[in-house]
Amino acid sequence: MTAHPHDAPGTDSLDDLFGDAPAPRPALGAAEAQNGLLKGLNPEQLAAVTLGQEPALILAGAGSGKTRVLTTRIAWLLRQGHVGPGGLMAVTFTNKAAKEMSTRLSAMLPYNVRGMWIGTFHGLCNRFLRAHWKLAGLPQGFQILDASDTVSAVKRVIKAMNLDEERFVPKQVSWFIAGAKEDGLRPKDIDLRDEQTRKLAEIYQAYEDQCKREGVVDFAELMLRAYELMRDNAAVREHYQHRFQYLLVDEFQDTNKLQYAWLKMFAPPGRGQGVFAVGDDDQSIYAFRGARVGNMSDFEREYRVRRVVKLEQNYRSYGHILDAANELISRNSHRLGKNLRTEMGPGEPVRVNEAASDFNEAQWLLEEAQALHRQGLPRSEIAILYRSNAQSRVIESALFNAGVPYRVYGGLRFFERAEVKHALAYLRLIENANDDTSFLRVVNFPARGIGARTLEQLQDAARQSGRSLYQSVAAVPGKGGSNLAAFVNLIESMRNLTQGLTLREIIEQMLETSGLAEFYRTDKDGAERLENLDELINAAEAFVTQEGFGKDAVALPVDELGGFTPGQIAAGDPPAIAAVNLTPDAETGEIVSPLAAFLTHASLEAGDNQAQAGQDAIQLMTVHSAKGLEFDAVFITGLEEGLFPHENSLSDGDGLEEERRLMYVAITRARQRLYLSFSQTRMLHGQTRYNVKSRFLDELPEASLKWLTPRNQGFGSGFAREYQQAWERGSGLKSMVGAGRVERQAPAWQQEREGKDAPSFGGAPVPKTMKQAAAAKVGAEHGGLRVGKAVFHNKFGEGVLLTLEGSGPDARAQVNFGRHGTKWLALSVAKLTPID
DNA sequence: GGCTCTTTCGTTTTT
DNA sequence: CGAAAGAGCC
Repeated sequence: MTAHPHDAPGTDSLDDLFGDAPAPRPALGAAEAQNGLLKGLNPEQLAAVTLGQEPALILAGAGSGKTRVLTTRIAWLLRQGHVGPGGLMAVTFTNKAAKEMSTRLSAMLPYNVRGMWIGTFHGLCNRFLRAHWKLAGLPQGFQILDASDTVSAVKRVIKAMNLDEERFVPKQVSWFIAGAKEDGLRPKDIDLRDEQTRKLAEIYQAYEDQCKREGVVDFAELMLRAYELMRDNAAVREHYQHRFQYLLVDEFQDTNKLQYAWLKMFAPPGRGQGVFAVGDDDQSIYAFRGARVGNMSDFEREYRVRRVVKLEQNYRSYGHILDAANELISRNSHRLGKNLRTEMGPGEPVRVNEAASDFNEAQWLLEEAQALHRQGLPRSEIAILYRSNAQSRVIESALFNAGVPYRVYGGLRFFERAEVKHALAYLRLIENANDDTSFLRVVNFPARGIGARTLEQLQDAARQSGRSLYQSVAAVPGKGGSNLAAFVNLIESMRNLTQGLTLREIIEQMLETSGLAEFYRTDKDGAERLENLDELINAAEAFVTQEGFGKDAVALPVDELGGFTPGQIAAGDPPAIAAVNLTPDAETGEIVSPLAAFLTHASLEAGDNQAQAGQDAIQLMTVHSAKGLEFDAVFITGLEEGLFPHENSLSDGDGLEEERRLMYVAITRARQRLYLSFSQTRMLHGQTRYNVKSRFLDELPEASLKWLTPRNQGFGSGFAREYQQAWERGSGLKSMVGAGRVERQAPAWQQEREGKDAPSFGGAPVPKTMKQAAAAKVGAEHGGLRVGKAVFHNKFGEGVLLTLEGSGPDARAQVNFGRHGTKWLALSVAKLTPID
């Protein structure tokens, strides 16, 4: 057993942690605290904020002031002296939420909140593991793999094991491994129910060995390692359980099994800590990723929660919008039960629009958004939401062609860009040359004559000796070997040249020595990449300033930090604080170089996907990424069966309920104005699909809706029919096929709104093959039935005819019945009535 | 070793 | 349809 302190310090010495804070614990009178902090809270918020040291579940509806409650509670606890800043932990999911909390707290407290345990699950686990790297069995400077690093690491394992990549798809295998870890399972714990799983467990084991050899951990590993150390080391466990008297968890509905287990290690039920779990079961949209809404009810039961506080007062949206949200979500079962209310009045009705095609829908979005902007709404207050990323394309092209600034969220993020990853790989090799992932990324970039054959030899050698690629270079003979040796020399000289430099200088030096800068300077489209590399330097500079790695950084007294002495933490002597820019971590006293700290930062925080920042632009994003945001005007697009709710989610009831929650999240993003739109036809995977409007539209209260297009116009009656007729006549077909789309006169209702000459565009359902064309022709022979036509079936209801095949008694039709799915029907038996 | 042709695949994804 | 990754060619 390692010598480990469990004489956890009292709250007093923890307060000393904040040596730079003027008054660690001001004794405020209740009245003053009331005025300063609690003013303006509604009764439920106040109740939540001022709860005692007990387990509590806060059901925080959308727009109910959740973040305010969380931060105010922290400030209140500190100012009341219920706990010191070191005795409290607040966990979130996103860096953004953590940052937001810290910023707001700084404004409420007289301390520097840096050093407090406020952060993401992964960020806090990282901090914990950096402090206890030795006990956790990690190398001191362990690096963190992001999602794509993880996949390529897994891929290497699969290759090394000589397994078929068709059968073991790297991405899926890495999913399997992450899933196992998130269930708290190591390879030996995997249930080997079949041959495939047995093999997967083997890959998992080999992957683990590889990570260990390279000194890297993936995201899931951060959580699992931290959990295991708490579970297996009584001294550590005792210390932290004693230390953290109050724990606050944000977005509790999104926690997975491991995160909940992790939390229970820090604050087991019955130990009397104040665990404050905030969440909204109706906004649980990450079950597909392992989130367990059930953790909320488990928490309530296991912690014998007596106080469930519901925050139902909504400060964001007008009445019609909330009515729509409430009515929709009421259709879900197993809810914890919550109804949003507002005092803002009914506001405007929810507008509903039906379009003939996805192209048309985009055109309508563009015009409506422009109208809003002309009325004085900033573009950044207009959000266009969609279920899946592929839907953004048509919308983007409409906006782009009209010259309207827009910003798409969810693309490549800063630290994920290829050139930035290359630069980071060099930096990582300076820190840890055994990081094979980074080695392979840049060993031949820029090109230095090291090809696949050479690398194969190198990897064989490394595998045989159980060493890293870097260490195995000498084993490769010939020209490849000498090129490899040159690369090693390059890295070594880089390490020497950057000794004692500031972070900025290190990066600049690396860019030149590695040849990266030169490569992009001569590359024909390297200009943008060079800019990003400059941006990397800026990011590093900002990081240095923010995290206090500046030249004036002063070493804090380490022996009082969190009750661990440096010697005890590391079970060895920490490096001396010699060079400028070497600052011990405020919490652990561990000496970190700014470079190492920056690399960790880069792994844990992928950065924004910066589009033209600063420009007032319309916001485009998936519904998932809209969670937590709000806008004056929101468009929810593509409300069609199969798209939203998505067809892949329809196989089970839980899937549908998650889709409904997703719709609920989408609706509750809107403050003043909400638009819902759907289209009769849509281009997907290069094929035109005829869709039925989403069932979610039928689940909204009629009284809150205003149809911009005639209600229930009937599918297949608009554009699709017109095109079909034109095609059958053979008129105008050539131009339609040539352009891939058709121009036509707008339907009557649209002319009424937009003027007589309004043109209308639609994606044409161009038959792709002769076979399809023939089938469509056959279809024309069946009394009144045509592809694209709306039909009615006694059992399945309204649907859209997709295909007609055969003739006479063999004639059959494929019909999309929306919620009943797509069916093949024999026309001699099934009775299909065309609807007009 | 780098370029071009071909094949494959397409829901959402906070870290 | 269109991106991205892999295979194959010079």
